[in-house]
Amino acid sequence: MRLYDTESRRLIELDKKPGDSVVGYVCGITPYDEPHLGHVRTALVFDLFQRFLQSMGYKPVFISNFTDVDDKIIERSKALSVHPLALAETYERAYYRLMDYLNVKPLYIYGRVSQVMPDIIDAVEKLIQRDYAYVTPDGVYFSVGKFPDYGILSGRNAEDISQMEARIEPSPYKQDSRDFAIWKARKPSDNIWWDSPWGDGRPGWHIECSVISIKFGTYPLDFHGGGADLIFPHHENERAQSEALMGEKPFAKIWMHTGMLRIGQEEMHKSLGNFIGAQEIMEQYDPDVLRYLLLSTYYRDAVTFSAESYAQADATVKNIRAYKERLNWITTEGEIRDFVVNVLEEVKKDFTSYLEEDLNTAGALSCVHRVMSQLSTDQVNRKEASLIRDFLAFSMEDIFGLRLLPESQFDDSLVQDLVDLRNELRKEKKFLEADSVRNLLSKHGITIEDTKNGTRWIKE
RNA sequence: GGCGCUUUGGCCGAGCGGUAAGGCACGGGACUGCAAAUCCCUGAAGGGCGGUUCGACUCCGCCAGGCGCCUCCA
Repeated sequence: MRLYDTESRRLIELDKKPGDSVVGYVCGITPYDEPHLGHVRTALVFDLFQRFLQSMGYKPVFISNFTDVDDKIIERSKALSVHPLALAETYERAYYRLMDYLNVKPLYIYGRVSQVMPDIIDAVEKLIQRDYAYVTPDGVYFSVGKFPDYGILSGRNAEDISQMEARIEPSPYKQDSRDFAIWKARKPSDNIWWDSPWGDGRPGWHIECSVISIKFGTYPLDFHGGGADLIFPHHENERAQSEALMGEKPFAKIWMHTGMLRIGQEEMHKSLGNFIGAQEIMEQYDPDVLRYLLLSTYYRDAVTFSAESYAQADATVKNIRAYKERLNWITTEGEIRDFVVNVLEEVKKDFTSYLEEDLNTAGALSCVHRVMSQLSTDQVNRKEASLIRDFLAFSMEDIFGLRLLPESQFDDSLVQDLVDLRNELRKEKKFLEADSVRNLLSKHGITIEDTKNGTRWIKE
């Protein structure tokens, strides 16, 4: 399969055979607050990638991290009077809960800064020894000028970067404004620190990802991923450090970046602006619908989340679920016909080809709809329906990660009683009453279909 | 100011150098007590101006609009 590489700006063949492992690192979150929809988008993209690799016979080894030592965590933990690592753990758990809700498969390993401190100190030490970093009173800095390739990932040259206005506190000890901290000396206000050869302190932001990916992954990585907002400076710095540390390139064969999530004009959240957090997601949004919506756009493009886009995805997902339910009604007997086999084979081939070409999820989804329109439920027999169910299980459930389970919690026998009651009323021509039963069921997510062979119902 | 992306039907959203998937919504028909759902059918599209080409939505350039990033950020 081919994947777009941010650094070379072209598609690169993932040079793997079935059975090979594919080792990748995906930058995770800083757990200082609850995770939000933007995190979800990235997580879903890499979840689909992992699922797809698995289905193709590769062995995905995906690594991610929690930045549990960080300025924001320190700040927030002081405000809340809790231990910074306890705060991080709280939101780390919130992240797992959200991923579970969204049916995201766990990754191979999640690293944490606090757990790899000796490795980080070792890495900093090596960078100093190799003259890529220097010690100052307020920390250890990476010397960007010593790394000639600096900037090629994000497409920035030295002048561009020098002209940037630093948002972080400038340090008088920096030799070059582009240099960045790989170790920060302890400040009096810090509530967490570690011993090091350069005094008490803690790691800079970027070093953790280099260390965790090298420790738990391979060098080079088959791919390195994350949100597009991390390209600069995070990934640029990570790349420089890692290649300086290992003395060879590349750090990652392919850099994959997910586009940002936009919240549409419709203000879905009043007080906090456009922030849609985990709690709200789990209370208000269906995981299947979110998956469909966020995976129906090319992963590198920005995706807009709005009431309308959600409603469209919701309608589509309901149709897919209903189609799947209807397959179960089919009683027509018969042998499997060639045209059904042909449609399914062709569609399955296309589905895979789309995903193999830089995860074209929109194209892949069109294959599923082609099945639904070309093999409508009143035209196939029971054996054929079973083949179609297999395709849906493979495409929508295994790869896209939808559960396709009915939402309605209504008890089946109660539904049947109400359906029977309605049919009695219809026979007696008490249509108003019959309609009110139908409306009641509809309110609870039960759709009734009156057919020549009697009344059927499905849960949505 | 710098780097980059983007502009497809009412909306969402793909592929493709030879006149454009799929979805949602809409319309028509069948069915129905009426509906709903289903099934069948249908209409409708590549910002503007140039260039390359036998031919461009697809490549190149310019212009206009939109968006992202520029050391907090998935």
